[in-house]
Amino acid sequence: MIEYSRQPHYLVAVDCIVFGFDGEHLKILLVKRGLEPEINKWSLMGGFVGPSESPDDAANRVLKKMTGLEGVYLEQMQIYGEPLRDPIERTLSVGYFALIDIHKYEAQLNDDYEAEWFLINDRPKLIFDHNQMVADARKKLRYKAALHPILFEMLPKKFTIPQLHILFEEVNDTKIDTRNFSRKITSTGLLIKLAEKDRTGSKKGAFYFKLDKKKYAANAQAFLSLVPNLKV
Amino acid sequence: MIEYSRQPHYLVAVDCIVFGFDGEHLKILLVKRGLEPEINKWSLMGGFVGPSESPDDAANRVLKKMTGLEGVYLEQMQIYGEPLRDPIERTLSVGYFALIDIHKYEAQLNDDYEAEWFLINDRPKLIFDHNQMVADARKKLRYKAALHPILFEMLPKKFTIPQLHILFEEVNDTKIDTRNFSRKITSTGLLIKLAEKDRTGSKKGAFYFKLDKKKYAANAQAFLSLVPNLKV
DNA sequence: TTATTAATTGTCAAAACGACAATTAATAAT
DNA sequence: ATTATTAATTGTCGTTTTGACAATTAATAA
Repeated sequence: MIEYSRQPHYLVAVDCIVFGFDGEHLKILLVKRGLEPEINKWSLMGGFVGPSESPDDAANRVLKKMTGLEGVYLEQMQIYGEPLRDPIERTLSVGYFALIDIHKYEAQLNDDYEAEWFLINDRPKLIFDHNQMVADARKKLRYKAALHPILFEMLPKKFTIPQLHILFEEVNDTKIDTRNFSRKITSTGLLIKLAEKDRTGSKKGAFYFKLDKKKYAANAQAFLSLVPNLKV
Repeated sequence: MIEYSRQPHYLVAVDCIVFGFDGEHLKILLVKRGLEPEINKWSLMGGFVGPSESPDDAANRVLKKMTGLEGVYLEQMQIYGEPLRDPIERTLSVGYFALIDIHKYEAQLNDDYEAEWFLINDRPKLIFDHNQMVADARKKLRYKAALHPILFEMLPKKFTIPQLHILFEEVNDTKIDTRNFSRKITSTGLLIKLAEKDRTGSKKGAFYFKLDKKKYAANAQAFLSLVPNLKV
């Protein structure tokens, strides 16, 4: 029987940066770690890759378990593999970022897993290299969102342009002219205007829109220019 | 002593898609696999991640060994981790793509490792999921090169705009107007015109340019628009 | 009825884009 | 020596996109 003799074997894990949007600010979902070392410290949600699943499978499983959600937007970021990143035993971790509608998140799971949403700019220190992972995820989210219509994934089915506008400003940490933004986002042809209005935020009210899913699917890989004066 | 009890351990490897440009066509460097299974079949250059190196380290080590080159442009692509992708034993592989100046490649290594350059569009079938990796690498190269000035990495220090032009057409598999291309690429401010001309290709000769390394470093993360009518 | 507020639509000059033409600098042919 | 040829380079110009900023609109509150 053939084998790869005497090559070292390692643990392989996944860690997920889960982004959500509460209508005002960008947030991430953190959990209190349930095993030693660093038990009860804040960390990303993660887990080991099982023997019959791919890393992508593992990330989806972890997300399902800890948020109750399936089929969420999930993107592989990069592998974290410094030899000493885990003090117990060498573990390589595949970093993912996920975009979820914060309102779909099942809040009772907060208790089960001691999970909690934190403002991206006001979060606790995390274990291991998880702080770096969050920084990388934020950068990658910004990069991707500047060119591709993915931020919709963090909004409810029906949303208004002002909501979207705030989300874009949050993600890019910049001010965007409301007038130009509204024209630019509608000109993508990705939005379908609904008859209903959201009147909670203003007197005039803002029209609800929904995604044109066909066009969204077709444009998921297209390059758009969604952020003005784009520089890194 | 703490340990992660009874979690499965796996082999972790790296595989590199090495791109080069011979002045006319995009090429990749393949090697004949030196171990069972699938010994003597064409494959990507790769190797296992050693106990005291990160995957990035491993990829650089493999590249150094098989091409003689150090400090080449190397970008992590994604992890390939289907449970059965390697028939012998579960192995996860981190895919990288590398851009090298084909003329710097030390050809004597061809013999040592049975390596060979192939046209990207006319290459042998590869082992395992390496065909998929090549397809992914090509897509990612195209994506990245449309927005960032990285193709210079495949050209010699001194190069002409027509050379660059052909390279862009090759990578994007499209025709680009020479006149617009030349203006666009010079308007980036990344090129320094040299006094010397390359007279091999034409009667008039084409001026050599070199990279403005300072501006290149500053713009490595910037968004440019280098490919006209960009659609995916 | 009017003031107020936020959403939406308008305006416009500057810049970028891209289709296409003309000129230039060399060599090869006559 | 002159001319034809070839590829590199620079020019032209209408169209589209961008982004700064103004005006209008639809509702509620005073």
